[in-house]
Amino acid sequence: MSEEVRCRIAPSPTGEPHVGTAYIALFNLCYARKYKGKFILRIEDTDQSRSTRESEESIYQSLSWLGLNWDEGPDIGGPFGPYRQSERLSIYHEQIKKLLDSGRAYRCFCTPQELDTLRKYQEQNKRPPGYFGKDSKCRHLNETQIKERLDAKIPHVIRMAVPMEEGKISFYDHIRKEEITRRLNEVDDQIILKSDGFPTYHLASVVDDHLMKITHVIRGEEWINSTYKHVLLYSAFGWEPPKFFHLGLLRNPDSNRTKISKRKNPVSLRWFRAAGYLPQALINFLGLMGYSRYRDDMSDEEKKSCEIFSLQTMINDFNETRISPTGPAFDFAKLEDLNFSYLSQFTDDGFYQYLNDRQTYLKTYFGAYNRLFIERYLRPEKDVSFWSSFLFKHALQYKRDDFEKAECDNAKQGAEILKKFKKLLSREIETLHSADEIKDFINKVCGETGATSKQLHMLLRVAVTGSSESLPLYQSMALLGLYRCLVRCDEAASFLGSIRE
RNA sequence: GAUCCCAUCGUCUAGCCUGGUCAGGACACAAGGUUUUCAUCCUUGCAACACGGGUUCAAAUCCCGUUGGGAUCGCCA
Repeated sequence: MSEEVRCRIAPSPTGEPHVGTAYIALFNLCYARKYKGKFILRIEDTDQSRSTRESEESIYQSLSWLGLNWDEGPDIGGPFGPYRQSERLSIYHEQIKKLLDSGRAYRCFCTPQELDTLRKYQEQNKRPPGYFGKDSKCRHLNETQIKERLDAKIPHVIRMAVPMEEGKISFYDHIRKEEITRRLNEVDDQIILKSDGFPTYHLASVVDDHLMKITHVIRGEEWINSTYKHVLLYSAFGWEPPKFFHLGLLRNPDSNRTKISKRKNPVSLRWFRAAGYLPQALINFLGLMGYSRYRDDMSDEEKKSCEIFSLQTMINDFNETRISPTGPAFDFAKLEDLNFSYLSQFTDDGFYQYLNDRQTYLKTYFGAYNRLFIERYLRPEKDVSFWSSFLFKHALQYKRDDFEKAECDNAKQGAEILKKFKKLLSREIETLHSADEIKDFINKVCGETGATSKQLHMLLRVAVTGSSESLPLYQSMALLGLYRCLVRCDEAASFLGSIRE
């Protein structure tokens, strides 16, 4: 008798709901639905300082918007709850006691400072970093020593005790279709319970996946190097591990191809919605990443239409053996094309409804702050979408005429100024939190860039908004996000650099 | 730096497991056509097996190495 397939998406409610979460959720949902199993949403809010209820709420909204509906979760309950990790603390404590008793975990009283020193020492001596081997002081504490420290109420964490014998640890990855192996003595004694009594991801996910009877863990490949630890934990508990699938990471579309990040690209699902992307287009697009429905044995008709598909279609013929391990670049042009093709299928009513939904969402996404300065610029011929379009374009189309309003000696000088500004900004970027601070910063560094105030402001205006006609510069920069401003300075500089005088 | 992962057009990918087709499709781009401009739409074009060894009659496909890229090394997930 085969057991029921159970997959999960387990986001942590910190910050904006991430497009990568939707990507992973999509494949989990497809797998679960294909095998008539369950798709579970679990909230991993074990980081007390960063988790918020607002963020959790926007995860629900964003996934629902995409049609990625879950069968069990904190909001709707289910037979294996609670589904919010902060409400499962007693469960983790109960489980960790077993590990402590069996010697598969131990208390560690090292302070963050001590660990810092250890790290530096390891770095200097070219030793692999981590709390293990000879460096794991607390592992060798005897009963009396532990009791002393406990009685003295010294804060401590609990670490897993990785077996110290020679050997290897490995697990089977169902996407690579291969064993992935590592030497045991390279795996460090990971903290599994923090000093605040909350578990870390490693413990919580293993315990929950087991108790919630998760059968298939489909997640990003960033987890591969932690999976050894998870496998070790399963074996310490005497539990059967689930099957592992590690998907390639979505990449920034630039030449570096690092994993997709808000510093370079929009990644918030709320952003995609406010920008006017349709849920069916985004789902379709994500379903094309690392996966293809195209097969050589399809009829010509099927081949032609196989790249445009609904979530239901993807589920119906989903085949996990066709997932590729490569990390795909996020290509906005393709998304744009898909979005248009869905948009053009709309009836008039549907289209107006879409416009309405978009305006409404724009309003809630940016709130009163946005309206405050947009309304001053309202003109019949240039409405909100005209003034805010710079926020919703992935790449701007620069025009030479706009930059000429900066009255630089030549394009090359403009490029140099932007490059210098970018360098200065990236140095202080973390210290700037508001439009006012950005204003002060720009005025402060203006001289260092070799530009007049007027030159720098106009160059920045065009670089950031794509036009010499825009909303107030400082607010625009704050709204777009300074990291994306850096990217735009680069793009504008290279545009200017390519101009022949 | 150490470890692990990955590698077909600019991008997403099919083909790889089970060696033998002009390496196929989509997006982007370019050209032409339709159209009241633009866009849509139609046609055509451009464009890839990272490199080097091996195995074989035959390698994108199997093996090894090199190079390149990425991820991980947190009391974050």
